[in-house]
Amino acid sequence: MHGKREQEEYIRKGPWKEEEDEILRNHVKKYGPRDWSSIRSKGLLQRTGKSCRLRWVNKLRPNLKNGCKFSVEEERVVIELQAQFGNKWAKIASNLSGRTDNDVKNFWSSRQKRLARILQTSSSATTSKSQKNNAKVPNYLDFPTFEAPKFSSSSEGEPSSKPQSCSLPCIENSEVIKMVRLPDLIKSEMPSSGTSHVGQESTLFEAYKSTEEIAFPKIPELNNDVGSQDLLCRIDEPSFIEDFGPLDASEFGIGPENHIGFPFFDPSVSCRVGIDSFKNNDDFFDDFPVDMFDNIEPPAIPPNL
DNA sequence: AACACTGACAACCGCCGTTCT
DNA sequence: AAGAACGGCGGTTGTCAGTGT
Repeated sequence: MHGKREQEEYIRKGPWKEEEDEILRNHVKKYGPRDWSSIRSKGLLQRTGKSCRLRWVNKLRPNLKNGCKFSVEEERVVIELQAQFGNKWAKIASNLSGRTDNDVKNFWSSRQKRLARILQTSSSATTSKSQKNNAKVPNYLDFPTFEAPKFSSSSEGEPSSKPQSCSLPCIENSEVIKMVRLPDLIKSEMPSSGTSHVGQESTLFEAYKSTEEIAFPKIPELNNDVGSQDLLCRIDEPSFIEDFGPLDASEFGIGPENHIGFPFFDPSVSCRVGIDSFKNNDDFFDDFPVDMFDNIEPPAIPPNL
C-alpha cells in the first residue's frame, strides 16, 4: 500500500506494543539511554526519537513506581517543592525516587482539577442561590461559597493516615440547604480538634449583620478518598492552605484582569496561615490563596458601607 | 442497565536550550 | 558563526476504568 518512501516516513503513534517496548529495551541495553533518533534511522521502530525517549523515561526505565499511587509522604514533598519551584516537574520528580515528571504533573493536575471543581460548584451554588433570593438578599452577598470536597468512595492505595476525628456529619451534597452565618457553620461543622478558631465573631460578617445569613452549600458525605479527606482533616492545621499550594486563578479560566472588589478585605494581601490562627474572621478569607477570587464579578457595594 | 462524571494515566505537541556539523 | 538536529521540559489531550445517579 505504502511506497518505499512513504514507509520510511511513516511514524507510528499511539499506545506502545509489547514488541516495541522490547526493541526499545534492547536498544537501551546495547547503547544506553541515548541516540533516540537512531532507533528510527536504523529502522528498528517507526517512532520518533522523542517518542522513544518518553517511553523509556516514563514507562520502561527500571525502578519506576508504575501503577502505584502517591504516598502521603510523596504528596507532601510534591506540594512543598511545587510551592518552592513552581511547575518544575522534572526538578520535583528528581526528589522522588521512582517518579517521573509526567507522574508528578499528572498528580498535580488531578489535584488542581479537584480544587477547581470545588470552587466552580461552590460559585454555581451561589449563583442559583442568589437567583432564588434575589428579592431579599442584596447582591453584595454574592461572594463565592465554599463547598467541601466531593469524596469518591474509592479507597484504593495505602491506608489513610488521617485521624478518625476527621469524619464529619453526613450531610447531603452540593446544594444550598440553608442560609447560615459562616462562623456558625464553622462552629457546627468543623472537626472538634480543640483549636480555638470557632466561635469568633467575624468582622467580615459584622458587615452583614443586618442580613444575618449568607449562602453556604451543603457539605457532602465523607467517604474514604485519601486526598480529599486528608485535605479536610488538615483544615485546621497551620499549614493547610499553604499545603494546598499556590493557586493560579488562570487555571480555572480566570483571567488576571479582573479582581474582586469585596468591600471587606483587600485581595492583594496574602496571608497564609492556619484557620485556627484567625485573629479575627477576616483572616478566614485572607487564608485562601490570593488569586482564588480573581475574576469573580465584583459585587455592587452598597452605598451605606 | 444506561449514562454521566471523575480520576488516573499515557502519549503527543510545541517551545527552547544545547550540541553537532 | 549559523543552521539543523537532538533532547528535555511543561502543557495539553485522549482514553479507560471506576463510581454514582
